[in-house]
Amino acid sequence: MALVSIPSNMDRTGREAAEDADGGRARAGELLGEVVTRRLRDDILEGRLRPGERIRQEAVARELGASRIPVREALLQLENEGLVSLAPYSGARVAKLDFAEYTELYRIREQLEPLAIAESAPRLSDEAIAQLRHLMLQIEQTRDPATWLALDRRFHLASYAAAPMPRLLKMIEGFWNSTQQYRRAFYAAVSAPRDGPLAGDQPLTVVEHRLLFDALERRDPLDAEAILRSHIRRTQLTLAGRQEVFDE
Amino acid sequence: MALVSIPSNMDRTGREAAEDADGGRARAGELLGEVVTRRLRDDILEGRLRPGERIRQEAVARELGASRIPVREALLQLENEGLVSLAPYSGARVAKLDFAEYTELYRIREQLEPLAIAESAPRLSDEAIAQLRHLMLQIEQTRDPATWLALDRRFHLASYAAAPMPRLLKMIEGFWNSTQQYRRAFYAAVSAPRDGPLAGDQPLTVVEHRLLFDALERRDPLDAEAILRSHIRRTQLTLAGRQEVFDE
DNA sequence: CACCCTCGTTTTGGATACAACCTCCGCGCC
DNA sequence: GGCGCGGAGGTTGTATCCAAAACGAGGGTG
Repeated sequence: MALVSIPSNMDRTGREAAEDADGGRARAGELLGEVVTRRLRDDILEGRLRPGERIRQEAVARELGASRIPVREALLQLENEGLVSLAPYSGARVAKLDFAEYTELYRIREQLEPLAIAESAPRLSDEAIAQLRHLMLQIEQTRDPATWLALDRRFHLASYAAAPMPRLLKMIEGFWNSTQQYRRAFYAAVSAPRDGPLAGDQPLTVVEHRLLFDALERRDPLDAEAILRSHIRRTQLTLAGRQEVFDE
Repeated sequence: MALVSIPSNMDRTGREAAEDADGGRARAGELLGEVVTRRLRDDILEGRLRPGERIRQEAVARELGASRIPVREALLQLENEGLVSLAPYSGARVAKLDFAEYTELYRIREQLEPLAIAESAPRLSDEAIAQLRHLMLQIEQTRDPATWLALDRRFHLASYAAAPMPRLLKMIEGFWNSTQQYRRAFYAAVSAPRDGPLAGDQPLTVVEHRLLFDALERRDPLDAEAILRSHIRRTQLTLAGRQEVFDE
């Protein structure tokens, strides 16, 4: 019952830029509720809190040395991000998507992420391209499922980051977070042993990433958009094919 | 400084189904924070609270006979809906979109609402069609800007309602809420006097609604999708053409 | 043996009280 | 006259405390 990870700085799987660096300690002039939010969000995304698991306000508060007020704020925030579901007087649970909700989210992603990449591609700096290339190569050499997951996420989000649409980018990040549990379950189920070959849909993903990167390097919005749309659709179908990921 | 409307049941412009009927009083077993949320949201959407106006927790709490705790809950909720912007220790203000954010939201709507109507069209019940026809006819006969706005909103949201994608529908409603201030300003600026002819883009909108309704009556997803996409795009351009709506 | 009702415990929702921080107005300085 | 600054007042953030509702164990009943 690892409610909130104590220090647990994780392995961090080679994140150099560290977009979301410190998940635990308070930043300067930051509200307590935001600290709690980040902590709980990380715990959910990293799988330390399982879907359906109950989150007790008092326990979280004690563990962080705060009162329940900031915890409630954090839970509200996370509910709006779709990571937690609240029921009045009944408490908070880590959100759990059923198959229909999962499909819905992918349909939405299929509309929004192509838009994001089309707006981003022509605006990518040379540094951003270099960073994307680096991430792509790292992904191809990774065997560990958790690392693969983290890098894949960073690759895609970085490919959208130049789009001048902050609200869209926030929404997309939220979708990645909400569906993370299934990607984790999927890669945990299919991935091969250390030093083995890539498994599951990883070989196909590698090819798609290569194509996507090529389009991005050319700053070609139409091409990138088309490849990405097909990539998202194929990924959705692949996960959906693994029914065991959805029941438990 | 009408912070929160006292009783003010509004004119309600002939809402029979009353989806969001009671904006003020508490429903059975409802959390206080949700009451506050609905109240503030209505105040913002109906224009009683102006964009940029400050919202003081204490004032809202006193006016509703509650403490500040539920008010804070409501403000967080509304921030996530994009209707309020919060700054730590500095307070809450009614959110105000600049032109770039406004454009961004329309780009997103242009992707999501066609998806929603394509999923909804084949699933519309005969009753829903009848309701849509009724709304369409009401819109054509309305001259009052506020009524036009409310009916137009109901018409479009009703046309999506049969889509089995609850999260998508919630998002779309949020976009309508966020951009409401500009639609209001636009129709307030262009609309003709009582008993005059339709003004501004209203004649074109009437034609588009007729085409859209025809496609919906046939339950034709592709046709509805195409018409809606063009309708959204034209609306965005029309509003953007009226620069005076954006500066003040 | 399964189901339902009851009552105590636990947990959440909300109010009050206190501490941290910002806002804003007036003053001094350039 | 405009700009920066500092303190008083006010607003927000958080902790503590009380009320209300859900959860669960235990016993009774069909």
